[in-house]
Amino acid sequence: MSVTPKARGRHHHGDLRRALLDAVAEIVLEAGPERVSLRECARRAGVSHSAAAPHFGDKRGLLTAFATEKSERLRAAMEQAVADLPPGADARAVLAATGHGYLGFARDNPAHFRLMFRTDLIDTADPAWRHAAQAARDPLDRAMAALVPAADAAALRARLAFAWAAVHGFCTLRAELPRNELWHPAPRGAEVAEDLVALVVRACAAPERSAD
Amino acid sequence: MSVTPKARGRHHHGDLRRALLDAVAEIVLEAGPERVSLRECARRAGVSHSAAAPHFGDKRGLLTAFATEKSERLRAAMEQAVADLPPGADARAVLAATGHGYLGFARDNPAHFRLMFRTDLIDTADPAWRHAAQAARDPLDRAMAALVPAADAAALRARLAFAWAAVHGFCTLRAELPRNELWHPAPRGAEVAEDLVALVVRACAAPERSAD
DNA sequence: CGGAAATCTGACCGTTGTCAAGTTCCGCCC
DNA sequence: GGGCGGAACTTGACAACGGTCAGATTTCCG
Repeated sequence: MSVTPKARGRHHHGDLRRALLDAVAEIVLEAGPERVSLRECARRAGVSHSAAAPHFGDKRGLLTAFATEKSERLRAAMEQAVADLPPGADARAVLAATGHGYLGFARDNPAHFRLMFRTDLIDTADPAWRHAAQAARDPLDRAMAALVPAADAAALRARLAFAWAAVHGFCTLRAELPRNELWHPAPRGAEVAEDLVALVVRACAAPERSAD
Repeated sequence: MSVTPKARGRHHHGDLRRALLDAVAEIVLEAGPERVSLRECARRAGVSHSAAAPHFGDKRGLLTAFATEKSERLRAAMEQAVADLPPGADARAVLAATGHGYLGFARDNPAHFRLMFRTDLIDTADPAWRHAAQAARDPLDRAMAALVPAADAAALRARLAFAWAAVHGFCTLRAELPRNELWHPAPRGAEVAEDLVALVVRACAAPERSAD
């Protein structure tokens, strides 16, 4: 009931689109993305079924719009973490902060984070989504470019994939294997996340070669 | 139709359980786990609806059993990769092979891999699943223990999470963001995977500290 | 041959997406 | 200021699908 069933201003409802997206957030939080449906969202927004269809045609459209919003928030979280650094922070600190921004967002919004990567539920051809998803990569791209010599394109590419994969994988595992001790030696979340970022940054900052 | 609709031996069907699990594999491959249902599986196995219920009570039971099987195959893939090493391989090579086993399994079975981590669709309390999921961690645990000094428990823990997260994250991203160029500079899959494993192994083998 | 387990048939209920037709309300224009 | 067109929303109905249950039926084993 927390979606503020109605409001006036225009027509019957103030901003139905907004209310529906908030409903999506609620449902995803409580019951997972599977249970999102046009009808259920309409129910929570206090409008009748079939009111959602004109706005988002489809359940997929609904989730795509939602994921787009959240992608922008993920990007904002990373940029905020970088902005919060003390002035004069070096490239390693910027990369670490970017990672912590990503980790923090996923920790605070595990359900939304999960959904963002459920590409089977999202219309990956949607321009707005594509743009937001692309933009969410910018902070990492910038941080890494500042750390890796511009010459070495291959090293840059490998480190981008590596850093993203490591942080993303940690978030995924943490969100997906919740509270059961499969995460073997009880990771003390925050501490392990700290160590993980440190390992990533060190590996990315290391010079290219090393005798194997 | 490739599930071999019937067979004789006992009762009406030779091994319905097997046939149903094969049907799950088919459906997951073609249409994703969402479309798995008792009815659809029964249909493909050539039996009538409600024939599946006695074996697996539930759609969740069905997917849990399937994920359990696949977890065992993931473990086997890693152990095989290690076994294929030339004799006398050192601890770093073992760790790298373990990672490549994981990567290879996820590359060859992206749909199954995805499902294995859809804990919302799986009964995570099921003993068989828990055992298989635990066991799937063994190869990494062994490889890492051989590489990290036994004394340093914290370093071991951090490196386990790190290595698993990096490789798992890469597999997830590759499976989840398919064929669209969001994966920014077109990763040339195999090559990037190779570099990624190298970075992980190097980071794990590195001595504990490093200035600032 | 008899009993038990596996499977089939048929039905019920709840959920969802979709459509067609009606209703309410906004803003515009004379 | 009063109607008027149209957009936003409502109502009601339909078909499809999934899970579940009761009871009949087949098959196996002893």
